[in-house]
Amino acid sequence: MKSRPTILDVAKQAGVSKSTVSLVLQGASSVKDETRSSVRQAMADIGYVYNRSAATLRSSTSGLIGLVINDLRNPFFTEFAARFQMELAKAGFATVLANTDEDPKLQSQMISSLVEHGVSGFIISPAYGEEATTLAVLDAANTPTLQVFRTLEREGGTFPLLAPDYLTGGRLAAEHLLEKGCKKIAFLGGLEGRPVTRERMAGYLSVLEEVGQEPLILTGQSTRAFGKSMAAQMRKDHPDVDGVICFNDLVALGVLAACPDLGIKAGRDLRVVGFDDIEDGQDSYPPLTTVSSNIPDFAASAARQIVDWIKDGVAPPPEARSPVRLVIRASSGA
Amino acid sequence: MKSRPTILDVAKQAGVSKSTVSLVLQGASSVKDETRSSVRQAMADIGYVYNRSAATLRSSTSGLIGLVINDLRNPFFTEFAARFQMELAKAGFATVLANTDEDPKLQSQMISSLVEHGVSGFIISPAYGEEATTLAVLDAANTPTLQVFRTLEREGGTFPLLAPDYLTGGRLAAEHLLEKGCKKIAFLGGLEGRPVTRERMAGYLSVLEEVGQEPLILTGQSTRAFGKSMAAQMRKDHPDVDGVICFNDLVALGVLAACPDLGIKAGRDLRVVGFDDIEDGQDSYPPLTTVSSNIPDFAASAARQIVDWIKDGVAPPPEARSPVRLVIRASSGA
DNA sequence: CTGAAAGCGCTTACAG
DNA sequence: CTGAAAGCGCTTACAG
Repeated sequence: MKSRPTILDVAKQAGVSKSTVSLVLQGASSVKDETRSSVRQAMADIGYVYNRSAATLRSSTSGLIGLVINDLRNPFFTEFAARFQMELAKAGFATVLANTDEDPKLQSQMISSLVEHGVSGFIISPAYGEEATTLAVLDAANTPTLQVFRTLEREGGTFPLLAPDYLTGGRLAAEHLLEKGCKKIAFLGGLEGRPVTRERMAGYLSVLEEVGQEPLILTGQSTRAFGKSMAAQMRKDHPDVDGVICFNDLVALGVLAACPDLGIKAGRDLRVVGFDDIEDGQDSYPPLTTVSSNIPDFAASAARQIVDWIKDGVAPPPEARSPVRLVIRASSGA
Repeated sequence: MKSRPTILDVAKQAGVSKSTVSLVLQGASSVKDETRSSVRQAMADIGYVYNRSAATLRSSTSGLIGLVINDLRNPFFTEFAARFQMELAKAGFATVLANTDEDPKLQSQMISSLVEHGVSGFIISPAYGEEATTLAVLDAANTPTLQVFRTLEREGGTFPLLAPDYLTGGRLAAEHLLEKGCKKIAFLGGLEGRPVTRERMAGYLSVLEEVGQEPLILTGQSTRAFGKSMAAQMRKDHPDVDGVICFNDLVALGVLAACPDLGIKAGRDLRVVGFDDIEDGQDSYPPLTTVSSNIPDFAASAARQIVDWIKDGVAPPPEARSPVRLVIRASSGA
């Protein structure tokens, strides 16, 4: 197989100049319909494939978007990534993936690599740590950059953030458990001090304060394993807890998995609410009540925002919050 | 911010010719150390960023690898994708992601887009259906293409396949359940007729035949939801089943989730084995016995193979099988 | 509506 | 070990 045909070959085949071929490629309306179709036919005949590298070099827009995710193995992020990529594909953009695994060093390295590839924009759910470096690399890229879920803060402003309304989510969860009659509600998981933890916790705290119930906070990892081990420990140290709001669904699923061995009937002795509404929560035992941030809509909205920003050059607002809702299932009592 | 500096600017700054700068960029050993470091210094000083589009155009090698996955939301594939991407990053390649969601139309469309971006190679876990179209697009790309987990078959040969040794996995699972004393072992899930289903089932079938036990096969979707509903139905239609080998961990986790409501004690009344060893299986109740294909090693091996193929031009063997092992946890009886 | 020419930022032989 | 020149395949003004 020889090297691929170029627009010159197409032009020759179609009997037009290469400019005309280029115009057809870009869908310019100035080309006569007849010419257009004969050019398209020529392309098909000789098996022409568009060479984006050449186009990128000349026009300095790559059609590539960098998706930087702090933990791709967390199903919440996976669902987001999968949806986001498919939305972008619809808009004609390809997604270059970088999983940073919560490692800020890897993060700035991978972002640099994406910049070299000339990505036209970034969507980033950042890993924390070494904020200055990461932000500097992104600054230098000088390209539309939208943060999702998490934000790297700095004085003088950072990149726009799109995130679910976690505060309201925390409120909804707490109010729901109160309605169910819980007398002692704990908040479980989430790394101490992180903005996301603070937000999810804030709704819970304000509701508890309103009714005069004492909060109980047990921060930590956001994994199933943590939920599982903390369920046991909570049973021992705080046997009066009858409701728990978990930082995310993974922690909640860990709690549910621990219940049988602890002799706890989840949904009755202990009412459990999670955050995120990952798909697994529908099929756990019992099915998980959770604060949904509607990942499909969220991903579509993120895709729309970055594409618009790239095309129109107008940045989204510094911070936007998407609506959340409580999805009630058996884990909080039928 | 003006346009980025180019190697010409670097050359001027360092007082050398641009060829020399290019040589430094490529790590050529022919450049004097002193020259090299002054060039590097110049790059840092003026904030030079390598433009890969230009390099790609000239050298026709992009450093991009297309990762095409049939179902990214399945944690098994997610874990693979995450590991694979990170391995590739180590080798200096970026990963362009395409989730086809089992849709062959989307698949050929996305592959075409990746070809336009000039990916240097493909890793594909293909969606089934319209094999001819997909294979034709990949043929035309004329670039190293490695299939993983699944294969699109065709007369006259297809692209090389790298997959775990599912047949042995099925044997191991069946032998284990027999040792545990199971009298009636079912195989649950997996789409009828698919090569992967056939392979995973084949080991089970041969072991059962050896001991003269009658097989019971209930194929279907490979989801938690399927496992959950089938557990109930199996209870009704085949109450004598005391062991079940599930097509994958998702099905197995669905079965486990259904057990409490059915009054079944998993690991005692019903011994359950899955396939894949996804992380969730460690924290289910009870923890899941499963056939592990060692995703981290598998991903590293896939990355190595495609990178070698790209660099040396030598294709891997038509089919390679990676080792599997049985990870025994409580779901098959402690 | 279409053509001829220049140029995007690199790499690649080829001299020296 | 380093320099001058050509060229990768497009897009972009600019004429006509």
